Amino acid sequence: MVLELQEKLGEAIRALILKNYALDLPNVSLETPPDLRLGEVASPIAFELARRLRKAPKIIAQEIVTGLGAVEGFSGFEVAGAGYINARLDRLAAVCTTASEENAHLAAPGTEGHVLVEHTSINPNKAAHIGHLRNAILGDTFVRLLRATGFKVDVQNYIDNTGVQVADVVVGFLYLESKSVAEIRALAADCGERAEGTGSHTAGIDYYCWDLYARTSQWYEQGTVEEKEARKRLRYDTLHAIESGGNEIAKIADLISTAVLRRHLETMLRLGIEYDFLPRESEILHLKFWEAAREELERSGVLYEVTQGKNAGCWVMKRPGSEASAEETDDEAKVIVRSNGTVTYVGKDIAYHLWKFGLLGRDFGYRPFFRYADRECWVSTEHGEAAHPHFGGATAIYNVIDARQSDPQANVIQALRGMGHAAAADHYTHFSYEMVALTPRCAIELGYDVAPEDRTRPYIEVSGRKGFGVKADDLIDKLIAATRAEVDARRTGGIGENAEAERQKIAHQIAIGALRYFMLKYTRNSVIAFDFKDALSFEGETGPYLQYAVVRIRNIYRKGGTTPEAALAEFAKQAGQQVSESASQRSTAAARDGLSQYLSGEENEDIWALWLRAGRFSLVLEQSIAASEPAFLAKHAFQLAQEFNNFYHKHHILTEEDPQRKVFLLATAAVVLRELIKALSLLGIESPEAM
RNA sequence: GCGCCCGUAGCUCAGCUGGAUAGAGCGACUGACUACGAAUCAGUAGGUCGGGAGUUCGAAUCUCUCCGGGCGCACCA
Repeated sequence: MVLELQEKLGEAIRALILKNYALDLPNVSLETPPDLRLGEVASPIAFELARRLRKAPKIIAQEIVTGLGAVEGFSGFEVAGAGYINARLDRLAAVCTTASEENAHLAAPGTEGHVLVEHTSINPNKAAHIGHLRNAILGDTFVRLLRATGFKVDVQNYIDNTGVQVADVVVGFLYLESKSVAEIRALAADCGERAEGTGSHTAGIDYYCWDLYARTSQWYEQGTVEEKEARKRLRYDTLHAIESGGNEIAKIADLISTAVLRRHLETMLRLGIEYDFLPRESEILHLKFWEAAREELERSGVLYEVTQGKNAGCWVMKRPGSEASAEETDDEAKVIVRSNGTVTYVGKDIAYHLWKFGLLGRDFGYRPFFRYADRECWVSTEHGEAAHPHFGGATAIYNVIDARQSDPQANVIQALRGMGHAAAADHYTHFSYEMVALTPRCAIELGYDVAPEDRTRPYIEVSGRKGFGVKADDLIDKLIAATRAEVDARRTGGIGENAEAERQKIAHQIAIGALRYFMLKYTRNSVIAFDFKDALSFEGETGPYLQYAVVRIRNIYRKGGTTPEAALAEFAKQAGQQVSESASQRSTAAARDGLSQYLSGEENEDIWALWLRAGRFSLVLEQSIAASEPAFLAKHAFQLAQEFNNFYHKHHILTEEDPQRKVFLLATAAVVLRELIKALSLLGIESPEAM
């Protein structure tokens, strides 16, 4: 509602400026006044024009206000302050529009293309931790936002199943623990049996590997010089065996990484996060993606051989920004192919991204891997099934990868651009975010040894290699236990036969709501210093606060013996009468009667503010996507809930004596309920029936 | 050394393309449950927006510089 009106006003002002001053402004800046008493939309455009027109802002503003005349949806314009143009909405019309806008979404500008979002991408050699949760929740939420605006989105979770991290765990199993293949197989299989959430989440192979990985990493550092050398050799021999494939070591690695991957998918499913496709590095290697990419890289001159200097014998590419600055020497260039002929990570990534945009000329094989309630998640394979969905060939991609990887990401973009794929490079977004770290207090609480110099730091980086961090399932379990205790204390969900199941379900919904909101309330480039106190809080700006507002509204209708739908229908009937009356008696002061009176006056200002906030949804959604910032929507939902709670205390709906006003108040709550549920579902937060 | 990010109330963070008296939550203190359940609400205290300079009618927001903190800059993935 607000978005459409703003666009309309901007267009009207722009046309007027073109007509009056012969100036064509690309966009007219519009903002929200600090106080509702000043109006709902404001423009400081007169200040911008003052210089070019050599005229006082106030005079320009006055000329614009006079020239604007009537604009549909607005009740008037005025000049305020030193030259602001303040616009007042036609409140009754705005309320009627908002009430009837069941699914007011954006007219999706890019529905013709298809978007690919890559997120989660956890190395399959250990349990997921809180940093991975931030990644997955940000990515999943962004996917929901894109889909809500009409984009076709594929969700990919890239699996690096051939890297050193996997090799390290294999080394751990074989040489540190001397486990047989059968034993490893048994451990992996055990994990599958718990898949339905019946068993503990904390006894799986991912947890086992968490510790093993940390121990193996330590093992490499210990022993005599000769031992260290031997262990290092073991490590790289294992890695090479895994990369080549078709041998016993590679089979073991695949067994482990696949089992851990399943655990990750289960963990993420607890948060309502699903994937469409899991491209794996093993297939990128075996299907020779790199070889295909290399040809084009060489042909376009992006990749070239170095014959002298420290990179002699390597094939390299220029780093981003180097062409603008002074001559970059080959010593500073990015190595893509090592002197021993093997390709680096960035090289494989370039090939993979050519595939993402449909520019590689090769494809994966596909087979189903993980079953969701209503669809299948596919995985890459060398020889796949004949019938499979089509992935890749996207027109725009978003890579949810933490900020530490911005350099390698920039390299890939640089390569795409160098190969002449400008459109692809332009639609390649590194959706970066800062890490989740632990506060020193939290680390000590968890029993880790914290160095004295680290104790005074604001936060400490988590590390899988050191086994230092909070595991995702541990946090989720802790949250569920805390919400369950709260639910039991409040006797939520009744005392009937289904009480137990009901309470467990509600506790789960609240726990996930708390977690997702916690990860989404911070903007992307803010480091989250994790602390259980904050994460386990259910008061103030938290998921449960938002869910509680929803439950409160639902209770109003339950107690009142009606439904939100009925309230809105009743309201529409009244509003319809209002509109037709005022249309037929335009000259009379009909607006003083009926609904309009509930929208004016000091004591009703909060109600109008609530409707206005509810009507801002599409505007916020647009900003949220444009900035790739889910936090904007999270903040919007919180503010809506906060304003509702305020309204709830001030106006008691069910005891309202004026029947027409009661209908209006019920409709107000119904619109807030609709908007809250909508926003929460985009944040991946469920709206419980009771709390 | 080079690059990116951050520095706003005691703590954790918002602040949209520069705009009208700088906002939340937590914590502290005062109050409000026989009305739609208080996982709530109202109120009070608390800020030289890291320092300085510049651009501008106007700067938390843009530029430069300095200070402080974080993260990247491998023939590791």
